[in-house]
Amino acid sequence: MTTERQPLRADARRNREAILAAAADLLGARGDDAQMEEIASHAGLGIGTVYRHFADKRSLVAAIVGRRFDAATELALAAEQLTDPTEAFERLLYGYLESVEADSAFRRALLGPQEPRWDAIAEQKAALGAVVERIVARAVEAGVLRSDFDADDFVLITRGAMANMTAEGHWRRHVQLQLQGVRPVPGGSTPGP
Amino acid sequence: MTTERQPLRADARRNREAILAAAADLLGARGDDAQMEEIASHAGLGIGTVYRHFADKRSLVAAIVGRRFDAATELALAAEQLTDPTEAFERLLYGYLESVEADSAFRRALLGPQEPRWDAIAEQKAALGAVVERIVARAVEAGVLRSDFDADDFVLITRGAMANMTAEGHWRRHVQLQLQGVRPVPGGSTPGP
DNA sequence: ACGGAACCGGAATTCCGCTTCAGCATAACG
DNA sequence: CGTTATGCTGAAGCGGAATTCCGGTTCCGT
Repeated sequence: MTTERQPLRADARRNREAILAAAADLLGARGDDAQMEEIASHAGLGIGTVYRHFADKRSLVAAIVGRRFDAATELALAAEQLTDPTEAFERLLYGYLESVEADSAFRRALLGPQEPRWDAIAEQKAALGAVVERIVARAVEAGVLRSDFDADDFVLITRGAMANMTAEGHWRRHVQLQLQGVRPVPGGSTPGP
Repeated sequence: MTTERQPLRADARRNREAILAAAADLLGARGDDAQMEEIASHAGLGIGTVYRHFADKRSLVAAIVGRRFDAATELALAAEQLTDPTEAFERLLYGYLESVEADSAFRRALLGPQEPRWDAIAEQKAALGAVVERIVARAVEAGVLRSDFDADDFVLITRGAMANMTAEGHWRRHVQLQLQGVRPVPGGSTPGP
């Protein structure tokens, strides 16, 4: 029940896109300080139109997050096609983080003070989660990730990286270090406590 | 120029403490949603009194951050006394993160949307930075941290951990993985690109 | 136990951003 | 073209939180 269904009028669809773009832009740059009216005019529309498409500000933010999730899912699906499990995993990890780096509205929404309206984008989130799980599992089985690594760890790494997206490419260092700790332990199968 | 100087009246000092405590409490629990009036009454005082002590909300938040920096500096200084460089580093890292875990107002301020009023607490920050640098340097020299590790990496790790302070002790996993990647490379001195 | 400087209280003021809604415009379809 | 369901507008309404202000109160030194 993600709403929609029943084709929007052509102009309406176009406007919806414009709003999303403007919102991602402004919310990304100034966070919640960006106000609805600004977003509207930045999209060349009236406030009323924004509210015709999104019930309130939070829903607008949720839509942006959903967007990125969809894109990420597509990326993940593509990565899954790669034959080498290591490449699949790294393509997913870096591809995701690179796209996230360019979308500060998304980052703000995830790291920010108030949680997004998860209920509005539960599906998208779940879809992404499923693919990530598969890719991670394959990498573990192939022995390129320590045996106790799971999808939650993927989230752990990406959240950490997102928190370190301050200066240009700062996060890569973070991920590098993290990946080191994620390799299978040379000795046996059960890593230390 | 951190202001103050010239002893406050006994009751004023007491009230200042109460405000800080209440603020750390409420801002930690509900973030910026906590309002000044709430903080005041939670401290058993009037709003006017809060404003007598802190110019505005941001200054109040800055004071809380400064607090934690001071405490961390003290902790770091104590850790520095340890003879074993490894122990010193780990005491600092875990001690800091544990205290931060208990202070969500601090976390929110650092990770949150709007930067704190750094100018108001530049000194405290610098003081902490200096000690951290020394401890890190000693650990590197002792060969327990990879040669290119520096204080910025310490920040990298702690930021990442803070971003992962969602469920109880979640962050420990993050730090564990991170520490793995921070060990000196077995082979030589210059880690890969 | 007095005087006044330092403090405190909290209603009133101000400011500001989200949201609504009645009236006008336009795409879609015959 | 005419009709009509869809969309669009933006000024006005609201609510709510930060900050101000000043009469009343409390410490402290003498």
